[in-house]
Amino acid sequence: MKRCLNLVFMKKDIISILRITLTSLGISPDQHIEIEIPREQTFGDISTPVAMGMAKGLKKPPKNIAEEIVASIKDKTIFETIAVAGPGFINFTFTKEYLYASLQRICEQGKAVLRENIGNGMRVLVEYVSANPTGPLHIGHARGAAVGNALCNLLEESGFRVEREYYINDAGRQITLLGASVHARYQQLLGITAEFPDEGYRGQYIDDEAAALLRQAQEKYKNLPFHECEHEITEWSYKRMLDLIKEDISTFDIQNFSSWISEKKLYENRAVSQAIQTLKHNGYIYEKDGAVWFRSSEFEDDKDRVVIKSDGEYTYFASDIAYHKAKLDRKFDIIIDIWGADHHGYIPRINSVMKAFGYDISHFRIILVQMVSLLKHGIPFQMSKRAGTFITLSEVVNLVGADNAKFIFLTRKSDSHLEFDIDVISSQSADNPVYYVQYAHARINSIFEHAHKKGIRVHDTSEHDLSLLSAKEELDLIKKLLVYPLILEGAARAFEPHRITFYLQELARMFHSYYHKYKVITDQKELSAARLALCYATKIILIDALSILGVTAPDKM
RNA sequence: GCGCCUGUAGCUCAGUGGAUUAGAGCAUCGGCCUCCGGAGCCGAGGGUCGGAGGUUCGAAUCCUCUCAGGCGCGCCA
Repeated sequence: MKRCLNLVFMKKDIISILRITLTSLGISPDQHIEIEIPREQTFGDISTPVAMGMAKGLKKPPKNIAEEIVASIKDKTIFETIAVAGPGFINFTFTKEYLYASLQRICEQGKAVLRENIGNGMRVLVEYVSANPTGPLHIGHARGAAVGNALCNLLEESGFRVEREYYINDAGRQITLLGASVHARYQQLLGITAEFPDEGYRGQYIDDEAAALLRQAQEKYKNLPFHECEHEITEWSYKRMLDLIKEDISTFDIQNFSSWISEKKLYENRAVSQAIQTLKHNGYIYEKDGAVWFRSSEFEDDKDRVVIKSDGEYTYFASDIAYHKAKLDRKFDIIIDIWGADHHGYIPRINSVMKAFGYDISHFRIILVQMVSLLKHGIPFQMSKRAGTFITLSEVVNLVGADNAKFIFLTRKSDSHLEFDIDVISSQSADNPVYYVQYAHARINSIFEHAHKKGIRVHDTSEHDLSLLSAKEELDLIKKLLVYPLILEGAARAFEPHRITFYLQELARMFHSYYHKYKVITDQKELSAARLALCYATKIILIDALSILGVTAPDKM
């Protein structure tokens, strides 16, 4: 095809054309140009509201501006039509030649052409999961893990430098309770009537730990009151819990964390006392009723919060202040906390902490992951960690599979409630959208095998005549592929990986439908080769998107 | 009582920086296997977008009120 400008890939091409046009109209080339995917096909393949954004500044009706822009576009080689619509949108459709050229680019360059570098090397810290090391991860943590992992992958692929962090609450009462629970069960195993702590952990795993302790330590702690062996048993138990958590994470098959931050270390390094000193220095700390308070009501909170209790002990909040200060000190460009929604009441005080340290809060984002309501046989199943009635992450993986669970978790936006029915999801049926998507990939693979047997080569698109792809379904499929980078970009900017999941289902649907209507491999070699190229590009994007979600793309199913 | 989240088709959920007839999957009903994988495809029915006001040329989308569900409101972690 004739090229009047240096074609790159869809969005960049359009922006560059629009920029040239705006400059020719004497409008600053800095003008932000937004490109969007129209809701309806009749609005074109792609559209821009840029004229509407400029209306105020230029004091002209957006529709007129849009018309001026359209009239001034010199390079129309890639557009079949350009139209002004509605209040001032400019809608474009692409020429077939442009679609073929883009398809070829995907086949030849793959990933390289699908990425928008929006991060530009900025450093992002994402903290997620951070479950207390007092038991195995459960299904709620699994959702946080899936979302956090996918978000990190997405940001990495969008040009950010990402640190994945897990904050370990290894100090304080919960950990002591873990130790006390194990201690009590251990004594009971030795036939001693030991009182079980009121708020202790009652799960089966505690019994297992006690048995393990007995095997390892024999009768070393027999009849010893807890306070005499508290440190040893607690330390031993919590370390094993942490190992268990790490094992769960690896079972779930997500990226490992790049850093594990220990709450206890924050105390040992005096980071907690220093952080409070800093706040005191800034005038946000005062004493009242024998306790030490943080003046969070100066900022976003409705009341001040205690950091040191009247008995001299730090509160949990104190170490969280130190932890967030440590995050700030490490100089990230963006800091993201992913929390279970049950902690949402905590947001104002942490925001207040960030502000008190002088941080621009617009670079800090707390993402809430809503509760998972678990159903078994269609009946709600109440989980309680203390009572020991909960479904663990590893059970979920055994029952439904890691890919399946991750995909389900990512088919909802993170702050909407999620119903997770073990029976429905473990059935290998169309209830599980992940199979639908993976099936498209496996199917393409099997087409390739078939082609291979027939001696048709798949990848060398440059040799083929892609213009043989003239069916509407083929052109639509190419357009769907073209739009993928925009989906990624939108998902990354909004921190919403679930958008990729929806795109994938749509793409898979288009592919399955196409597959049924047209035969890829026929007696016409050239046509077959062109269709194989289309399959190949589809496969590239399926794999790419699935891998960002942390889901595998099996060749066979 | 206060705060946050949610309320869209029978069910589970997208869509919420305002563009015309509101989308998908499941379920229901009806079709498609001499043919590259039927975990698939094609088609049909099904919604006053919880309710009421308001802003607007135009609202599922923005504002106010209201109802329902969930979760939080400790010198617990």
